[in-house]
Amino acid sequence: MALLDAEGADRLTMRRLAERLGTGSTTLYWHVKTKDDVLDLALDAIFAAVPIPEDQEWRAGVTRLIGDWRATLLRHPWSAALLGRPMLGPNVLARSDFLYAALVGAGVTEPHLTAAAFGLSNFVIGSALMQATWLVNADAETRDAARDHMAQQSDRYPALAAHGPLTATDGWDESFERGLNWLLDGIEATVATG
Amino acid sequence: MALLDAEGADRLTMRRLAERLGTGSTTLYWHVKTKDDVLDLALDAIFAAVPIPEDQEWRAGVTRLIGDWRATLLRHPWSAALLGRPMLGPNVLARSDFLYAALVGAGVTEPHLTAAAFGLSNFVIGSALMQATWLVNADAETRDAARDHMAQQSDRYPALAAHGPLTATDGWDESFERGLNWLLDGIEATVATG
DNA sequence: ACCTGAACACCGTTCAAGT
DNA sequence: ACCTGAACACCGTTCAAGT
Repeated sequence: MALLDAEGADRLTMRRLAERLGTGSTTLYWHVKTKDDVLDLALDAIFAAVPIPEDQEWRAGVTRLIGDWRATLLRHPWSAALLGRPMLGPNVLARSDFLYAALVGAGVTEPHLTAAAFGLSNFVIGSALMQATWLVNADAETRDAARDHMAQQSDRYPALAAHGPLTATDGWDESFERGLNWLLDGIEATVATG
Repeated sequence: MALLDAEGADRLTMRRLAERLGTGSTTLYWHVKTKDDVLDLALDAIFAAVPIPEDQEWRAGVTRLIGDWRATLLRHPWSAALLGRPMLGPNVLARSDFLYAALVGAGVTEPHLTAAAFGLSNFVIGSALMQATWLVNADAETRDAARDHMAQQSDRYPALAAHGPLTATDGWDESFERGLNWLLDGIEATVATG
C-alpha cells in the first residue's frame, strides 16, 4: 500500500515490493499466488477505511456510504487503474451487503432493487475513475494542453469549447452530489409508486 | 484492434503487434511515440462506431448516444481496462460535444449542466466497466465460485445472499436503462424548475 | 522518410535446493 | 514451514546504422 500510494500502480513490481519488504522477489510467491492477487488484496484493503453506517435513515446512510466510498477511491488514485477487476474481497462484500440491506429496508423491490444497487455502484465507480484519471494523469501541462487544443478547435467542438468541463478544475464534489441525488430521487420514487 | 478484440489488452505487446503487421517491433517507434499512444488511439477508434444522433428531441438523442456508447464499450471488452486514461481523441470529443450541445439545447444550465454531463458519462463508463469486468473475467467457474462463496457465508452477507446480483446473469440492460432514466428524470426536472 | 539489429534495463514466474 | 538463487521467457524502448 505504501508503495502504491507513493508511486502508483505502474511502478508496483514484485521485485520492488520484495525489496521494500527486505526479501528476495521469489519469496513472495510462497505467500501469494500471483501478482494479480497482490493487487486484489490491495484494492480490497482500502475499503476497510469506509465505515458502515449504523442507525441512520436509509437515504442518509446510503449517501454516507457512497460518499465515503468515493473519498477512499480518490485518496488512493492508483485504485482507478484496478477497478476493471472483480471486487470480491471481504471489505467490498460487507459494504455491498449494507447497500442491499439499506435499499431493501427502504422498501425497494425488484426490478428496482438490482437497478438501484448497480446504478449507485456504477455511478460512484465511474465518477471516481474519471476524477482520479485527471488527478493522476494531468499535471498542469497536460491539462493546459488539452484545454488549448479544444480552444483552438472551437469550430469543431463548439459546445465543449463554450461550456466544457476542463476549465473548471473544481466542482467535482458538487457535480457528484447532484448526480447522486438524481439517482436517489429516482430510487425513492419507485418506493412511493410501488 | 483485431489483436485487442481477439486476445485482450494484456496480450497486446509491441512485439506481437509488429509481428501481426509484418515488421520488426522497433519499427513501430517511428510511427508512434510509445505504447500508451497505441492504446489511446485504439480506445478512441472504437467510438467511431457510435453514431451522433441528429434531428431528435434531446432526451431521445441523449438516450441513443449513451446507449450506443455503452454497446460499443461492451463490444470491445478490453476497453474497460483502458478507461482509466484521459479520453481526448477526436471521436470521443465529438461525442462529448454532442452531449453538451443536447443538454444546452434542452435548457440545462449551470451548475446542473456540468453535473448532468459528468453524471451521464460516469454512469455509462461505470456500468460498462463493471459489466465488461464480469464478461471478461468470469468464465462460468469463476462466477460459480463467487456465488458459492457468498452462499456459504450467508451469515456474513445476508442481504447479498438473499438479493445479490450474482444469481441473475442477465438484467444488465434493464438495470442500465432504469438508472439512465433516473438520471434523465433528474436532469429534466432541473429544466422545469429552473 | 522509413526500416533494421543489437542492446539495455527491466519484467512475472518456476523450481530445485537450502534451513 | 519458509526462504534463496539461478534461470526462463518474455517486456518497452533507444540508438546507431542502413536504404
